Amino acid sequence: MITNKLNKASLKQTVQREEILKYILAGKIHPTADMIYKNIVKIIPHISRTTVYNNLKALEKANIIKAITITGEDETRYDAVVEPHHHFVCEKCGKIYDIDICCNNFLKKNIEGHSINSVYAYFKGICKECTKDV
Amino acid sequence: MITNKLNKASLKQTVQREEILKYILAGKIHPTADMIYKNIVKIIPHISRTTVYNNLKALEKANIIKAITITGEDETRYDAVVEPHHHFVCEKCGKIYDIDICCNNFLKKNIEGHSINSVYAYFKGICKECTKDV
DNA sequence: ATTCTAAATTGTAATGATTACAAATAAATT
DNA sequence: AATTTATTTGTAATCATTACAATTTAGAAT
Repeated sequence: MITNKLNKASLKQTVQREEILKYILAGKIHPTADMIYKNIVKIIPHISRTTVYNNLKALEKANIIKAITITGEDETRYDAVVEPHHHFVCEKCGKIYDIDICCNNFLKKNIEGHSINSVYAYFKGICKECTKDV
Repeated sequence: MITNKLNKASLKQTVQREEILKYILAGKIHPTADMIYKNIVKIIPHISRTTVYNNLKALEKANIIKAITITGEDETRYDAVVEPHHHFVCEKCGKIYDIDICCNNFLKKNIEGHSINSVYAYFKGICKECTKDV
């Protein structure tokens, strides 16, 4: 499956690349480059931060992952779901959830005369889990 | 009007602060900190970059302006319109337009169990003006 | 109008994420 | 197995933003 994605993009298969992609795909946690690095260094101790950044760039370019930037946060996060969808950012725990809403406005190809290529949207608030805590 | 906003937020009125706010309010260009600095240094030659940053922070905290971050860009942009609305980012000229759409999803107080505090949304594409160019 | 105090301004130095670069290594093609 | 080309790696640079401490100023109090 990972092999497939990489082949299709004619990206070479390397342990580093596989682990990076596997990690992003696995947890739905929308990790930062640092989270990815810290996690993979446990498996591949000699991996370089630069490799992580290089691969994130390459995977993004190949449309295998997507970058997400959140106002107020200073690290880019990465999403393995490239199909259009939205996010919910918890202001308490920092977790990012995928949100599946289909908004009419986001199917438009045009808005106020401008030609739309892509849509970015997210909510901020307190998540389900954190609401529980008293 | 600017005086009003500053008073209401009990922020002191300084030439620097006035110019910064005036600049953001004026053009609807959603400037970066650097754009603000470069413009105001023409009027107040001894202004410091730090002052620009300090004021952006203060004005944002007072809810007089809003920060916008766009995936793929590395500088924060600032908006004088704090009422909820969306944006259109032109991938050719870089301009950011205000978009007035009211989406049902964005009036919700809750989504998939999470409690919503705020909404961020923008489109990317080619703007009206740039579409003209052959 | 002068004094006072907290807030604002300033310059410099630090921070921290990301990128540039060049040498070494490894994947995939022949 | 040899070759080619992408990938990995470490180090150093970049660039936006922030920390900090000294100086100055706005606006309140006198």
